[in-house]
Amino acid sequence: MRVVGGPLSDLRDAVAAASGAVTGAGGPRSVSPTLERPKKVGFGDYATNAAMLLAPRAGKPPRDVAGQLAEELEQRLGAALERVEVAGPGFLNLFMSDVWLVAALGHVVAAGDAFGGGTAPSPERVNVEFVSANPTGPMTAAGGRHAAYGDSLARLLEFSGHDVTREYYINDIGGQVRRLGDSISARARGEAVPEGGYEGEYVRELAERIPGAGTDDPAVVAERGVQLLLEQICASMHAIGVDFDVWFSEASLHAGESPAVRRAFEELERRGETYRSEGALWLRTSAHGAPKDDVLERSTGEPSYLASDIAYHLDKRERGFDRLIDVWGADHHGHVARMHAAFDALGGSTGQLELIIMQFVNIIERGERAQMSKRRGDFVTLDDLIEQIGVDAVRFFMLQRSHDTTIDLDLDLAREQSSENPVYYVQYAHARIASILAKAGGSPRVLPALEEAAGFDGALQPAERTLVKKLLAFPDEIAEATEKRAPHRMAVYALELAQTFTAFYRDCQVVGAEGAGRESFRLALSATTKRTIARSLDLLGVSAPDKM
RNA sequence: GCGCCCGUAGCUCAGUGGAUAGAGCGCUCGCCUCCGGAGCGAGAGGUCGCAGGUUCAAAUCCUGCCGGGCGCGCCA
Repeated sequence: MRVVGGPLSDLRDAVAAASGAVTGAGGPRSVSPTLERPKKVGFGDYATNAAMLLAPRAGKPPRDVAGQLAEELEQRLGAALERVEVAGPGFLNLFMSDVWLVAALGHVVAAGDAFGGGTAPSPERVNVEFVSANPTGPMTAAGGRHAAYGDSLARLLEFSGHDVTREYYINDIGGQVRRLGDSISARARGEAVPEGGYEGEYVRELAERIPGAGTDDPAVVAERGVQLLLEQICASMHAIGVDFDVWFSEASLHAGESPAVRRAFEELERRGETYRSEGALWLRTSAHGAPKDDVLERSTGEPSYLASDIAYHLDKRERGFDRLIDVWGADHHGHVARMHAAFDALGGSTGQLELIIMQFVNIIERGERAQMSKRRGDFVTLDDLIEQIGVDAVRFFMLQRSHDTTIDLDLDLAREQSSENPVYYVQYAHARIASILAKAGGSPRVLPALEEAAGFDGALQPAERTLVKKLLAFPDEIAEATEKRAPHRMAVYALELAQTFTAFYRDCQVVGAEGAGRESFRLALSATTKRTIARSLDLLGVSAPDKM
């Protein structure tokens, strides 16, 4: 991902312009040269593969094209460039001057708290629906992954400039809710729960908390049970730092004078997307890419789950969102094609609806996979997990992994390693910087240092150069994490930034550094690093304490 | 049978077209008069599941196979 504006963007423009000059008219628009930070120090500060991409078009060997590009770049970049080398099959390795790096840090300083933010090309109103676990039991540990992911994605979108609504869809009607009511009623009477009911201990507790649970209509008992569980779920979400803007009731789609589900049916009928067969109302989802048609209304007259979902998405669209993002569990992926097809049948524009599938969390305890069956009451709750390893560790752990890989969480290992969790390393670096800045004299000393830093003209140490470059990468990292819906990239970046700072701290004395302007430069470098770590952690929903 | 996700170090996982594939944990060795040792340095550890193919270049893209997870309902 590329962010427009800033030192890296200028560099990219220079490479593009040089490419255009070498290949003549047409320019490099159709090719997309990389500008990456090579792994090896000897390969320069940045490297580009432009010459290798242009070689076929230029009809010359890559290294010849690279040579021409190098000359162009030297002219265009002037003092910013120390030197440029042609390497390997045709890479161009750019060695930037200290002047360029100092100016680059000046850019980071000037950007302030907004550094890396507001880069969305066109701001949108985005609805992110996530977790949406059935209110038939407490929030499980796996729900924590959904919560951390959805919320972090929302934070990234917001920071990028979008207007985000966090939403939780409550499946508060249907068979599962009925079974919950029956289970509570049975427990209240001291009986075993019915076949297929909920056996967890929490059902007994609900039975005690609901007056008349044993005698009242199970439907009413179920409603009360759902209400109590939702309060509990809401509290668990709050505990992990997630506060939803909207709690959307599925039942509400079926209520009122003109229920949303009815209106959705009418809209689909009007569009000729439905038909009757075998006593049921069907939707032509197969005409929109789904494997087969699906039932909207059962032959019993009851609307299907899909019917609710269609009405729900229609409602979201009517609320004026430009983009709908649903985060679903892996067990729902069979529903994806169906939902896309249905949305299409409703006339939704392609790409407006994104369905993201989260893979599972396996909880390993005493070397065995815990079963995590809500129905049997056999699962680890999110509250337990938070109590055992803490909110920051839970969020960081859940967000370190890509959403489309199954993760194994070994509880015993997590407990043992909780003090060695990478999140503490990142937080420690942040606290350490806070301590350094305080020792230097706090803001009365740091604020002027931020001003002076851009005027520093001393020679930079390798660790200083590396740290500046790591900071410069931040806006691209955010854009990448946001656009790829991959908040785990932020976790990886935060860890790398902390490591880079720690190396700088080891090699470079900050407070009392000798040489004109050296201390100011390093204070500015430290202060901007602190800010960037704090921002990275904030985007993950993890705290950045000044003291630990 | 069909579809989706995954297979990378002992373990948990990054890396999805670039140069000699990385991190954390674990293991071995070294470092506590020095801005916070919750730290630092060095080291061992890899057929990137297997086999073909595309490409100047493949862990990354294509095809097939193997292994694991999930799904394929007038359940939600």
